[in-house]
Amino acid sequence: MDIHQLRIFASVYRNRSFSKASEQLFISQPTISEHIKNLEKSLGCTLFDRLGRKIEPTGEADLIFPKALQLIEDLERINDLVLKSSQRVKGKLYIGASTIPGNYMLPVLAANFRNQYPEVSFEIVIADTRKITDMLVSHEFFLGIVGASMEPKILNYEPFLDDELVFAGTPKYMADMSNKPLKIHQVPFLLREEGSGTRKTMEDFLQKMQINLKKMNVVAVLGSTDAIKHAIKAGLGTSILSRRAIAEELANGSLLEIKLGEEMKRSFYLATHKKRTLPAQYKAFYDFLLARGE
Amino acid sequence: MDIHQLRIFASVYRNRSFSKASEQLFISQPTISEHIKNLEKSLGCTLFDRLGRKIEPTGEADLIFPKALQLIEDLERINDLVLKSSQRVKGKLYIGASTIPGNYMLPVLAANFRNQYPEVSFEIVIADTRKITDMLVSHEFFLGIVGASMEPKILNYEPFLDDELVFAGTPKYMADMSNKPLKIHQVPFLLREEGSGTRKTMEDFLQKMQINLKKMNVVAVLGSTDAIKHAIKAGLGTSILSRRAIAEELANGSLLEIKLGEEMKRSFYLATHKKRTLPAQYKAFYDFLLARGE
DNA sequence: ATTTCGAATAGGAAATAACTATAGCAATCA
DNA sequence: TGATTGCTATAGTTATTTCCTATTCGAAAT
Repeated sequence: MDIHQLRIFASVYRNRSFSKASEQLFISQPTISEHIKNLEKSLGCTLFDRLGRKIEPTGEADLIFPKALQLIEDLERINDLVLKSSQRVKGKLYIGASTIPGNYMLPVLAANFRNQYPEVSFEIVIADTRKITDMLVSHEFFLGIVGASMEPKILNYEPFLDDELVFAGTPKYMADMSNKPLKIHQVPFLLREEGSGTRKTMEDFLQKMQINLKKMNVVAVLGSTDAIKHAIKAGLGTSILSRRAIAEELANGSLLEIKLGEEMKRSFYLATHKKRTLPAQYKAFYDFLLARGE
Repeated sequence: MDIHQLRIFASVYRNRSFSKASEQLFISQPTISEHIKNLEKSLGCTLFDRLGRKIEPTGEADLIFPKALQLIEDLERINDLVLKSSQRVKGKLYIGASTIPGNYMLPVLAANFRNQYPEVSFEIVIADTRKITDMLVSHEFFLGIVGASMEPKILNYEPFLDDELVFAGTPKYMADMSNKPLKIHQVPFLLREEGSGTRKTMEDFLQKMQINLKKMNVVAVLGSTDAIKHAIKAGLGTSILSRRAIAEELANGSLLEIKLGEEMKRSFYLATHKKRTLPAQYKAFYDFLLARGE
């Protein structure tokens, strides 16, 4: 017994006729006959008494008819369900982000998104780009926001907002250097750990500027942008970090920046696993971020 | 989209594996793959992300799974429904019966049947055999109980209880005849109408006895056994009628019978339309009557 | 008695579902 | 790192099912 048979049964029942049903369903009358015959066989009962020119539904047919209708409708509802589910944006968004996006960009963007879709909630895990990338690869997140593309084979990267790194320190260090030839090799310098997107961008930049990282005066390697920032403010040294992280300090003059030739621009990326289908709320947030990012 | 696809989907979802599903359903793995592919196409969404060695259901799959289960179960319930409906004996029994069975046999049998199946109710229409037969042919009844078989082509007759006709009258008429040669031609005689099963049986019997009906002293043609009985008791004449109809009168001596050579036996028949399927309560009553009748 | 109407049957064509064999791909092992 | 394993996808066929046309059959209407 399958749905097709029930559809045919329902039409025959309604029309009280095999041939009318066949017109209605655009199927030949013998085909209708055969389907009804098979349905009767599988149910083990007669559904219509064939009375020459007329047919008459049996008690079993009366019994089955409403059930058949319901089943047919329920089956069609499944389609609607899928369609609606892709419209309904709700549920939890579990997102991995590296430091800068996680701390300085996502909070605002998430809040804006929630204004539009109040039924979503966020859980943002902050870790360095390496970690987030690994977690994406092992399907711990559907969506990550990272500072560099590290697994381009299996992950998909979509350029998102730009970020600018600046070379900054307390006025004590900076004042020394601002008018003189760059003494970046002597000034105490703070580094992010390996695996940090900031670190990678910085390395790429220094290489381009032909500055050798190994000859620099590295006084500490710290595990987060915030740690770097606090260390700088505490006078431990200088570093290269996101302008977004120290926007306030630059504004009030507690930290100063020095331009190092060209701008240290980098992109953040929306990273997703190529083989994963994004649930509706992720898809919506992804599209929302892309629209904001451009 | 059809149920078969949903069944396969459900198995894949539960097993989190195409190949395990294929073992469980005794279908080859490529067939599973194809069905899932078609289902995804018809729904317009991915149901499982293929992650190399694993698969992961998407949000849509999570959504559909319970609905699919329910549909599959509902479909199977239809079978049960049909099975149970044939067990559950209830509802109205609309039965056509000729005079004798309708008045003297069915009331008791129906009461007994109702003891067994309290959810049934009866509506018994009494008319002569001809009328009941016509109504069966035109599907006004599922079941009739008649005194003679009249449309053997389209109706099915099952011999039921026997009945005996007796020649009877008030002692006034009977006493005259009991010890002398039969004066049946002279004594006033009451007839049932054409179409009556009693009339037909009687005619057949008289013919066998070589008694010519036309030469008899017919004083009235009456439309029911009860009318005949009352006419006899009122002294209008004699008649041939069912022993069951006058059992009381014969017992208390208010009417007497005279044996006319051999016994005037006849059968009643359970009559059904050959092409009609009997609803459960009719089937049950039919079987009940047959069991009582033998 | 003939025609008409509607379902059943027969026989064959088209569509679908199934299989086997094999390729492809990621995870695991050596 | 390369080989192996475990699982799904694809290709090519075969089997089954569905559906069709033509026709027959049976009951009802003319």
